[in-house]
Amino acid sequence: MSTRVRTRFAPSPTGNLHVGGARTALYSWLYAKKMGGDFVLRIEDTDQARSTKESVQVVLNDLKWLGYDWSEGPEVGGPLGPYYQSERLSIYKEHTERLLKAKKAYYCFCTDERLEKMKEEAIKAGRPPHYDRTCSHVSYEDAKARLEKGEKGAVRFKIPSGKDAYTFKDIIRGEVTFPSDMVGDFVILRSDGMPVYNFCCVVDDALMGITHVLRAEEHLSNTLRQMMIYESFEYPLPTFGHLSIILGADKQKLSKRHGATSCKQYEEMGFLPEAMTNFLALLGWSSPDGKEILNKEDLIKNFDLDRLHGAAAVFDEVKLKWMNATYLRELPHLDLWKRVEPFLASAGLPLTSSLWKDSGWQDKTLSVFKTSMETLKDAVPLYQLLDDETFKIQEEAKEVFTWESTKAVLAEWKKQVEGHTGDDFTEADFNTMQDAVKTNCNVKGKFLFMPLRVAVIGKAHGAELKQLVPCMKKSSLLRRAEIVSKEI
RNA sequence: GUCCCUAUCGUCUAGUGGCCUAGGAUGCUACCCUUUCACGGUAGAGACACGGGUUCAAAUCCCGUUGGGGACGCCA
Repeated sequence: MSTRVRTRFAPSPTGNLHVGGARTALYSWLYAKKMGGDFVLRIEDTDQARSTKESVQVVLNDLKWLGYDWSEGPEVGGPLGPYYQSERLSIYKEHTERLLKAKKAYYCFCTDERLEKMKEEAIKAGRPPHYDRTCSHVSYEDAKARLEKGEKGAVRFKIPSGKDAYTFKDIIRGEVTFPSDMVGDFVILRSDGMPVYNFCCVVDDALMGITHVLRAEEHLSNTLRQMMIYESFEYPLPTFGHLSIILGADKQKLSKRHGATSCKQYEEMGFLPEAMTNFLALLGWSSPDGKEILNKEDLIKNFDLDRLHGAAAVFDEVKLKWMNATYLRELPHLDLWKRVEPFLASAGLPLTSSLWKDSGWQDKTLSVFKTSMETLKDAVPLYQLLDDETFKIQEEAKEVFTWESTKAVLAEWKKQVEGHTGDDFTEADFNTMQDAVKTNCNVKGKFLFMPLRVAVIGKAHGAELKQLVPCMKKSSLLRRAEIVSKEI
């Protein structure tokens, strides 16, 4: 019987969820789903200086927004908790003691100053900047005595001398070998009693029964240290997969100076979590059938570790926009409206008016506007066109006022609107009115429809009038017709 | 400096020795649809980083160079 697949995502709560982190979470989540296994969320908050409660919440919210639900972790609990490293201190302490007693680790009382100086000298001399083992001879008993007296000490892991090199098989990179002397005796427990990443990570992954560790490439060389720790506890090694880095347009690691890097920012820009997920999935993975638009079910069905790509990928926002647009258009209007609403609200549009609250109107306007939207936020300038309060004639439209026929066209249009019975217009109503203007003023082509569009939305270009006019009330059209006729 | 990873159209990628005259997607260009804009449709331009091997045959395997990235923390 093969063991149940257990993957995990272990963010450190030091800010928003980075898109690279989101992709790592996605792949881990997908693989667990695909294999019918568990996806565990663990919060790596041992860096007290940088971890915050707020960040935990932000990261949790980002994961929820993306829809990567975890079967064990914060909020849901689980049998192998706690899932915050800051609550697992006694576990790490016990493990540290075990290593200390087995002489696989030792207390180090060197000062920061000494360490710093040593490192500088080593670099200057061209030696690897490793710890010189000054304290490795301090016995366990002596160390405890010094600690009793209030001295501060950190615990260092003693690099085993038995092996020249460590080799493991990475899912993405194949066989990877590191020479043992690549690292020096490294700290596993800080002098303030807090354990360090490489140590907690191993202890937790082992104790939580994690079978597959997918993580960013920057952890690849950490694997050496972690293998040594696994070995010292005789814990079985999980399967590792080191994902490539996500780059900005300049091929440098994606960072703040590239603009948006966090999920939250993309959410605020009006991207859909569905599109984000699909896009991220394709950044380093491809579907065997070559399809690119894949919803979560498709992704789960097609996902496989052996199709992960090892080279770094540039985050192309242009393609993300295209993908977002295709998801946007597929959304049922009722759903799309709900998503667009917060953006319209923060732009101060009259969402509470009886017209804008009408679901029939929402449906009608969305079918007009959605083909010109790439993001949810793109709805704002579009819907602004329908808001009487902010109606204005745009600069690009003023050319129509230089045309000789425009004056008559606008006057006739106003007359047609005035003469219309009832508050609303159908497409047929509009066609009749437009035909009347056309024959009465003897104009056609752009000399007809451009001035009309200006009279309706203040722009010379945009959606079809026969679609736009039925979205508007007579009073609104009248008011606009008056404003426009004053221009001439 | 040492160690490790990586290299196909601008970008994301397919490709696991012959099916490659290198496929798809996006972006770009043109045309069609359209009384504008967008959507949609069709077509086009566009890549195996370089140099050596191995082989009857290399984008694919090996070595080197170059470029990019990462690690060498009491950060994760």
